[in-house]
Amino acid sequence: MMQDLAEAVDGDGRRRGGNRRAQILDVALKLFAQKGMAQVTTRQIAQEVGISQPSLYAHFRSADEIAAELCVRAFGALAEAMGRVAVGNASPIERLRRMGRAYVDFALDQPDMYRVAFMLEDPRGCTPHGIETEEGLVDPVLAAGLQCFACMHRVVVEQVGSDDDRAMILAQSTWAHVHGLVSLLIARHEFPWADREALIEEHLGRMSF
Amino acid sequence: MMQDLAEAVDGDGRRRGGNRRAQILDVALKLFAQKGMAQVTTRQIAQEVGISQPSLYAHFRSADEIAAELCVRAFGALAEAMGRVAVGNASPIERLRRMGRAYVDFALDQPDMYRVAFMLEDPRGCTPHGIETEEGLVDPVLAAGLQCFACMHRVVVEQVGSDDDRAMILAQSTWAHVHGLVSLLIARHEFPWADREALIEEHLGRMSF
DNA sequence: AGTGATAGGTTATCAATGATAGGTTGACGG
DNA sequence: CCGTCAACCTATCATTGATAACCTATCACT
Repeated sequence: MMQDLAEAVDGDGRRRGGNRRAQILDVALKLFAQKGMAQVTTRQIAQEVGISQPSLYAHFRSADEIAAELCVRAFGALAEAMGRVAVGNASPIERLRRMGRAYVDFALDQPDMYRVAFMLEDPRGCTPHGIETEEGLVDPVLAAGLQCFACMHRVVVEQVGSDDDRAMILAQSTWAHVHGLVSLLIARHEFPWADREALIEEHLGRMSF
Repeated sequence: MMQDLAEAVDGDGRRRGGNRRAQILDVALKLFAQKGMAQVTTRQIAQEVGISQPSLYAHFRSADEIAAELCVRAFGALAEAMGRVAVGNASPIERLRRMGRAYVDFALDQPDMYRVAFMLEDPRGCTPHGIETEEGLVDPVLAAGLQCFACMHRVVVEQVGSDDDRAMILAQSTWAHVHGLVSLLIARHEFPWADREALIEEHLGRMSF
């Protein structure tokens, strides 16, 4: 009695293909999306996975580490979504716009994933992978975030035509611009927003410099 | 034994002037700022106040309600900060800029207050003041947020010269623009940001339309 | 003065949560 | 056959938010 909710286990309770770690992350993300991050407990995750609650700690050192790992994942997914539309030979301004649109769509399609990535209290409270973040060592969460930001920075550099301090400032400002809208739309969905599509389009239209 | 940390109590343990509710909120805000919201427990708040933990529930129905009340307070404080610089006979564009600056300064000076107001998971989980939010009744948290936004909306209306759907969209977009920067600066303080002041000035300089 | 209501406080106690300790099982290389 | 190791289990903690039941000072009112 315990594997009643597991999706597919071998006769002895072992899982078939992928490792448990990934499965736990999948389940956690699903539950976060269903019930909101604060309402999900380790016992719920364990039950949905089909293992006992303490078994989670064989794969993650703490509950926060699960969130941190999801954070890394989310950054990767967002970077990929932005990278998809950044290719091609459209003008820099057009690619910047498409990237902004991809960013907004990603965030609004998967608000909990976005929340995990950008709106967590302190996602570095527990570093994933057991990597001790000493001086000089890279924090995986920060690394993923940097890689994600690099996508946007690249396009901005192409548009302003220089890769200097000002380009960096413009890239960070642009990121903040887009993030501001989606984070408010996600965190304040009860607010009497104007027509969402018109708002997004107007907002993205003000990205150029 | 219990009032050892209380700041000033009468001989019998009763507090002098202001009511406990306000004192609890003060203490909670201070602790939130000190240790981060997630790390503060009701027992810590109670001890710092000088009462027992269950006594908190004589003033608030739940721990979330404390956060929600702080949320209302934060909105009020932000609205006041913006209102202070919105007066005078400067040009609308200048007042908009000043308001943006006041917004940024408020958020960065009191990051935890800003966090409570804008970055909470669901501040309406428990409505303050015991007001049941039925159909037609106003949610105090939302009301405070609306009042806060109204400050910014007013200035935007003055600048675009009309009070219609487009003005509303521009006001919301402008709000999102400013919020984006401060929320990222607050939530991602480990990120390798460009020079903060230069970034803020550049960002605010892109507010006009 | 006596009396009931009320606000604010207390201790004792719960159920639920994240986390740990210690034992069991099954696969695998020698 | 045996040691090792990963993965899992049950039992158990300390802590957390929350409730129950009871005490006590203040105050309006007869």
